[in-house]
Order: sequence, then C-alpha cells, then structure tokens
Amino acid sequence: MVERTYSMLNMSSVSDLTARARVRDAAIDLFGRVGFERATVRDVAAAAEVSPALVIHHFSSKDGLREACDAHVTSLLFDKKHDLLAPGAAAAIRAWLADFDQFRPLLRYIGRMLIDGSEVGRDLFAAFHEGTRLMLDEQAEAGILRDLPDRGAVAAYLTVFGLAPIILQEHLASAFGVAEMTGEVYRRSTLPLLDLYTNGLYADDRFLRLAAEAIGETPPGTADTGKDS
Amino acid sequence: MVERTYSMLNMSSVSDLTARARVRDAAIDLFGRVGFERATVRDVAAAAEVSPALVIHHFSSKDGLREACDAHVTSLLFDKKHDLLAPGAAAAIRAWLADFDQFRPLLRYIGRMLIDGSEVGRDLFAAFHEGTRLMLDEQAEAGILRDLPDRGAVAAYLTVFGLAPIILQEHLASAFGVAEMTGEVYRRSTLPLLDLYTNGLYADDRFLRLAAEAIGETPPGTADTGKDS
DNA sequence: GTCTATATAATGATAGAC
DNA sequence: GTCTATCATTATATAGAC
Repeated sequence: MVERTYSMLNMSSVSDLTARARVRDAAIDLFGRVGFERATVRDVAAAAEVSPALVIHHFSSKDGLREACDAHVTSLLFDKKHDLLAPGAAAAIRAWLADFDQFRPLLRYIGRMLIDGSEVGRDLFAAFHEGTRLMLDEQAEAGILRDLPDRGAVAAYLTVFGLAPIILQEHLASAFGVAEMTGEVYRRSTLPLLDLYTNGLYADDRFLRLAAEAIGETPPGTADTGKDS
Repeated sequence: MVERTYSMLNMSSVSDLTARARVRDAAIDLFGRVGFERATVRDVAAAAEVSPALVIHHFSSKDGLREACDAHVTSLLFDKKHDLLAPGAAAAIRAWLADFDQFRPLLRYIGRMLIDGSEVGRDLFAAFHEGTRLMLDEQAEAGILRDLPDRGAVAAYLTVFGLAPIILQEHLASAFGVAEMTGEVYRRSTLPLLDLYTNGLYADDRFLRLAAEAIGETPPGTADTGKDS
C-alpha cells in the first residue's frame, strides 16, 4: 500500500499525468524507498497502476527507467526556479521546508543516487562539492570565514555533512524521536547547527592542542578566538 | 578478481581458516563492496573458492549468511579490545588508522548496515547515538563543552556527521583527490575537523543572528565567545 | 564437509492482440 | 498506448553422491 503524493515530482497538477510520467514518478518513489535492485518492474507497474509490459514499452528496460528517473530528478534539482546549490539559496531552502513532505520522495531518491556507486551519484556529489567550495571561497573573500587550517578538507567534509542528513534521514528522525523527518524538525535543527558552525562545540581548545601534538603539527591560530585554555 | 585481505575480519593468522569462516569473510567483503542484493551466493562462493552449495550448507540461506556477517561484524565492533564506541577511544582509533586498509572491508560493511534499512542498522545507529550522547553529557559535566542551544539535537547531528564519512567514503576520497580513503587522509583530516568543532567556521555570528531572526528565536548566547559582529 | 547436478521461483523482457 | 500471455535468464535452494 504505497501512498502516492507525486505532485512535486511532475510539477503539474495532481492527476492529469501521462502513464509514462506516472510510471516514472512511481519509480522515483519506489527506488527511493527501497533502492533500485529491491524494487521490481512489477512493483513499479503496480504502484503506477499499469502493466509491467507498459513500463518496458516506455523505457525499454529497467535500466532505461532508472536513467529516466535520474535525468528527471537531476533536472528538478538543477532547476533555476528552486536552485538549492546556488549560494544564497536560503529562500529556496525555506520554501522546501515549508511543504517538506512534498519533496521527501525526491530527497530519498537523491540519497539513493549518492550511495549506489553509480556515475550519476559521483557527478551529483561532485556538483555539491563544487558548490560548497565556491561558497567557502566567496565567504573567505568577503571576510566572513575564519582562517581555516585546510579549506579544501573542510569543504570536503562540509559537503559530506550536508548530504548525510538526506542519506541517514530515517536514523536522524529516530534520534529526534519522530517517525520521519519533517520540515519542522529541520527548522528546529537550524539554530543548533549554525551555532555549531559559528561557535564550535568546545569551551576551550584542549582537544585541538592534544590532537595537534599527537600528529606533530602546530595547532592552527587560536589566539584571536578567545578559546585558549 | 577480488583481492583477499581478510586477516582483520577473522582476527587470526591469514590462511588457516575453516571454509565457513572464509565464506563469511568473503561475504562481508562482497556485501560491503556492492551491497547485499547485488552480491549473489555464487559470487560469494567464487570469492571464497568453494561451491555455492557449500555456502548454503553452512548458512542455510543467503539471509542466514547475512545474519552471520552482521553478528560477526557487530561482535568485532563491540569487542572490548578495540572499542571504538567508548569515550576516550582515541588510542583505539589511532591504532585503526595505523593499518587502515586492514579495516576497510569492515568499515564498508558497517556503512551498508547503516543504509539498507535493516533492524541491525537501526540498532547500530542507536548504539552510536547513545555513545555520542553520553560523551557530550560527560564533557558538559567536565566543563569542556560550550553551552549548546540544544544538546540533544547536536548529539543527533554529530552522530550522523561521524558516520557519514564511512558511508560516503568513496565520494570523500574523490573530494580529496585520492582513489580511496586511507589512514593518512583521515589523519590529515583530524586537525581541520577538530578546528571546526573547536572554533567553528565563521568569523562572526551574522549567519546565526540572521537565522535566529528568520525563525523568530533569540540567538544562543554569543557574548562570551568574542564573535559578535 | 564438500561437491555436481538439478529443481524451483522470481524477474526482466518479448510477442502479439486490441 | 495498453494489455495478456509467455519466454528466457538468473538466482536461491535442494538432492544426493563422495
């Protein structure tokens, strides 16, 4: 019993879809839920309320269906109308949070893309990584960023940290004591996360010094942050 | 042609394994590499250089094999001898980093456990989450931790952030320009990450204030961090 | 314990009618 | 465009010899 709330996936009104589009959206939903290999052509067909043969008729093969899903999700993601990759995407992100459940299937699919070892997954990660690097460079130039010991490394980890809540949605939700992530939970996360990224976690730099000693490097400049111990 | 470096998985000398143990270790390696559904019993059998029938003979079913792998990996992970979950696990972690490629199959398998929607994956995440919460509580009591706006939320995200590099190993490596993550790359990550967790990212709290306003909450106390704008 | 040979089930894909 | 019926392939699992 799969509920169908695909209005976001096709970006048009709810039920006037061609069968092809319905199959594609059902596939995005199912692939996102259980993964590409666990979802069968029959499952997709059943969810879209068509015959298995029609699925193949429209997409040639299961792999063709997957490619169509990848292309559709990618195009939605890079759509200028709600570009989440652009710097200063706060407004777009807020819009997403506003009706989050509309985008959940899309996010789940993106999470799958990132973990299934595919070329599209690599490209997608690379795009996010590039976006993060550009953002850090701009912020550094604007003097917003602290002097980081290794901006490249930080960009890599920030990208990973940014995508992780998508991939680990289910676990994150359980950590918050809810059945699934909602826009509300993400909204409640904003302040603690920005606080972390602004003020850090620790009251002093003992861990930093300890690690620096252990590794045999000098700790990055901390004299101007008021965190010396 | 899968290389076999399972010495870590069985914790005994290299090649004097029972066929059962060899099959189990080959399965951990393969399941970790390509995932449970993409790896066939035949593949596992070939990697362990036994017949497919023997795999079933020892583990009853493919799912039985998986359960044996889960159990073995879990027992290794919670082994007191190198407990990575305990607070103050720095020494154990350093040991892991020292010969990292030995543990790579294990880490890959753990990553799969966390993303395949299984009960063991939920339990494993819960264990890490609990460990993180305890650590934060202890650090708070010891006065090491800053006053966080929402310690529970931070614990949840720190758990996710801590596990994400395992799950996104491949992408993280590519962001560092290497083919696969090594202990050396992780070691180079230590300082930038601890710097992030100690001093944060931003030179001032403009983002934090902005977000607080947008959400309609008062920003957490920043007067004592020297980061007012 | 380990194998070869085979049964059984599920899945992707095709043929052809409407 | 859409269906029913079916094929071909692959995968898990079993039977039984050694």
